[in-house]
Amino acid sequence: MIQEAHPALAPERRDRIRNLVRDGGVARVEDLRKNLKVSVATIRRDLEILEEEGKVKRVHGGAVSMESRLEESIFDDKTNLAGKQKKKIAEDALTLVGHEESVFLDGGSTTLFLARLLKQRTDITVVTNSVRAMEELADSGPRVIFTGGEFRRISQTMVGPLSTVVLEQIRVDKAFMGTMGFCLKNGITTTDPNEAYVKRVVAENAGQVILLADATKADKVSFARVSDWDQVDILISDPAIPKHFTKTLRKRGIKVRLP
Amino acid sequence: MIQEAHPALAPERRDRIRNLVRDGGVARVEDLRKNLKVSVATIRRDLEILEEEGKVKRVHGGAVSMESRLEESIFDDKTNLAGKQKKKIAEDALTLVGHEESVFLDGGSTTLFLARLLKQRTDITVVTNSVRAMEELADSGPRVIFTGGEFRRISQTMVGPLSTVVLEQIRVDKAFMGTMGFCLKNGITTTDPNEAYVKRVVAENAGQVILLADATKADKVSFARVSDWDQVDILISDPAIPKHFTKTLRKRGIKVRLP
DNA sequence: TCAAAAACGATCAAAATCAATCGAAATCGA
DNA sequence: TCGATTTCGATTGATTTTGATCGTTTTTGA
Repeated sequence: MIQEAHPALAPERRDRIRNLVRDGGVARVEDLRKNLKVSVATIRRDLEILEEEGKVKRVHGGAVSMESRLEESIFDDKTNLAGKQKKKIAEDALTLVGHEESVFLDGGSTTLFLARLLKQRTDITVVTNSVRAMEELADSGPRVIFTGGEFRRISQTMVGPLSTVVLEQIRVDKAFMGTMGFCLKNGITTTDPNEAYVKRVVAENAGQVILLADATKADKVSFARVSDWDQVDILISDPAIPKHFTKTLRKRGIKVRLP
Repeated sequence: MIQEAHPALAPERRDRIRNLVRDGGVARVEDLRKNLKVSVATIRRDLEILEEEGKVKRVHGGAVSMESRLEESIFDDKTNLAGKQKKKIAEDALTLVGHEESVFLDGGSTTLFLARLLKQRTDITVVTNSVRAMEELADSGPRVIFTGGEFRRISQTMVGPLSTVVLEQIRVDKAFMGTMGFCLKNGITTTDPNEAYVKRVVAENAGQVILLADATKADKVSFARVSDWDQVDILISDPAIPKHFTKTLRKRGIKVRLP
């Protein structure tokens, strides 16, 4: 890190603003000012530039990120709460990633938050079939292995037989999986059979399977069955999930973490 | 402070500046001055030279690295360099893509232009190992198959044995390839052996190999050999390439197009 | 709807940085 | 060694960036 005696260079400062806006989804001018210790005029000028570059969108009082592809959920305040919780889940998941480990990142928004956090780590290997996670890690960070395969636009992931060809060649220490729904009776389910199949292959080749799913997914059942609970080693969810989930799952030997 | 017996030679000093800028992503003139113990005028002159060489980008107060991933500009600036000609080449290449065909898109800026144009086509299948091309086609457009493999950050492509595992399973009608250099004697060359290997595998599994390379690549020889000219079916370049290229290549049965 | 509060944009002056110029010092070739 | 050439550092006037001020616009809450 360069000495802070001198103020940050303009592009450096704009980059920090860009990150702050993106990480929070939104940011207020006043907060940015306090954070960067420059005047509001400068913040406004920077936001103007970033807006021209298409990185952020200015709004009264601050700016909204145009880069976070999770922006839909940020505007929608019902899911905004879930967004905060997803972030917490991702932060907790990060603590499980050990030194020099290899991890798999599934598609989905929760794992995308985790991808963002993993950007700081250069000692690990990330395997993923999610294009968004790939994009997140494209500039810097860990070693990345991408599964390839046929591109499924709706989920922005790689699926199909070609992706399993790659997956069968590798083994990861931990697999972080998202899901559309989970319940005690049907286990883990998702919308697309192709995706479910990929998830199963991953689970088979992973040391530990860690399910990341906020409370909104609880008791939801989707079309394609992924696996039963005995495949799952750890569930990271949030305190809002029904008590009997925690109880029953722990009884079945699954660690449940509720950050 | 005592002057060292041997003050750093100019190219040596510029190399240190280049490294400092790259390591920090950015560097301010004042810090560089303190670090190298020369006047700011010298620093500025050096930065001017480094900017001409494309190593750094000067900004008010210092410089930003063009070599680090802090700025995406590595790639984006390259696209602007001979941008117009690359666009023309890509437009010409587009006319070669027939109905319901499958094509391979290589990494590199010229093929990225082509990816942009292929976004309109929904009747084709695009196979690629370029993350940038993938991103371009992520929202809409043709069916996309991605090779997967190990991610090579500097070129933003997938390379290595894992990517060939996928490539061996498929066959494309036309492969659009970029290159770092080509010359009559050594054929096609590029910087990285891993990439060269992927290109070779693609060429073997393609109906036609179409090389996209503007005149700046002519007579350039890089480290890793990709293939000889007999692998190439069509070269799309620009009118600025030396006449003897066109003549010789046509004599050897290669179609040369100069849009 | 209206008024207070917050945020905004425009403007200007101060500070930092830059480019141009010139002379000194080092280096090179004969 | 000597003169030519290049490199370097200092000075000065020009440019850019920044922060403060002030009138205007937008938001908030009654």
